Amino acid sequence: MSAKPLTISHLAKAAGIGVETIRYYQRIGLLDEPPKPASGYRVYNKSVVARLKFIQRAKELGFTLGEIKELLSLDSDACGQTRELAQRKIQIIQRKIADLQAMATVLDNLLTACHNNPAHAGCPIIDILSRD
Amino acid sequence: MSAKPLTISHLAKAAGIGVETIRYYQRIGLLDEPPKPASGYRVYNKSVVARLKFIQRAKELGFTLGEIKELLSLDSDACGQTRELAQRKIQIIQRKIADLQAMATVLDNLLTACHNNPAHAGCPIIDILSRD
DNA sequence: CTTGACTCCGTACCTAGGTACGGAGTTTAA
DNA sequence: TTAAACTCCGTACCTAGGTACGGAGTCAAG
Repeated sequence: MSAKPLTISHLAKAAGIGVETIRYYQRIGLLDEPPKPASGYRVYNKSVVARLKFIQRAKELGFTLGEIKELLSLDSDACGQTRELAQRKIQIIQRKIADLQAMATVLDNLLTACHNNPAHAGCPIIDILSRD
Repeated sequence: MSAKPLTISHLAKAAGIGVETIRYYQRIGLLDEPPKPASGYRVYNKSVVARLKFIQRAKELGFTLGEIKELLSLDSDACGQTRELAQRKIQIIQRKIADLQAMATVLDNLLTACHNNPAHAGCPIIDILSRD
């Protein structure tokens, strides 16, 4: 059944991104380049698909590629050195969750209010995220 | 006590952003320009401070300026037209919350594992956000 | 053993989201 | 009443994060 090798375009398709994006991530050090097999095409490990999907999701959550690199470094490093970083990341994440939760609540209230009173004027979604 | 007028630089300072950024938001229609008072400086309403803080926070949560404009349009529009939009936004937000919660859990586990076993190799943070 | 699809690598180009600059007018505090 | 500080507006420039292009090499199906 000789599974076909995971070349860059298959990797890109599997991860749902472009080939050029993968190369870009390699250039900025977010992704390792597999060794080039003496006159041939590079072959990727299946685990890279998950790494790329993680990167896409983390981007949607407002993390920069630099921050994502840090998050990924937490995944497999010796822990002693990264305890502090992990703790800081957790705090940032908790705040993001609280903000999103507040936004969802306001939107939910908005829907309820509309349902009860179609002439209702709107809810102060701004107030939630403008606190310091 | 003639409170000093909220000119653009005071607004910027109050919101913690730059004057040029405010002008940029006006250019792209994210923020209204107050009327220019016949040969003088524009004066802003205090409520604009909250709007600007909202924008900053929403950016950190991974929303683009275009999406933020939509979110803000939900705040004061007649509700009938925006019900569907609000529902879509809530779904997006709930997914972001779930993703962040999963990340926080993994980082927490990482800290616990480190505490119990300093030689531990790491946790699969990637797995959480690489699901489809 | 060739032809079409793919890869490699370097470089150029693009959009979003600002940031800086400069000249002309305005305001305000000494 | 003038000098410093601010505003206005237009235009130019910048970074992050890609996206496109082109030439030369490689692989694989017919």
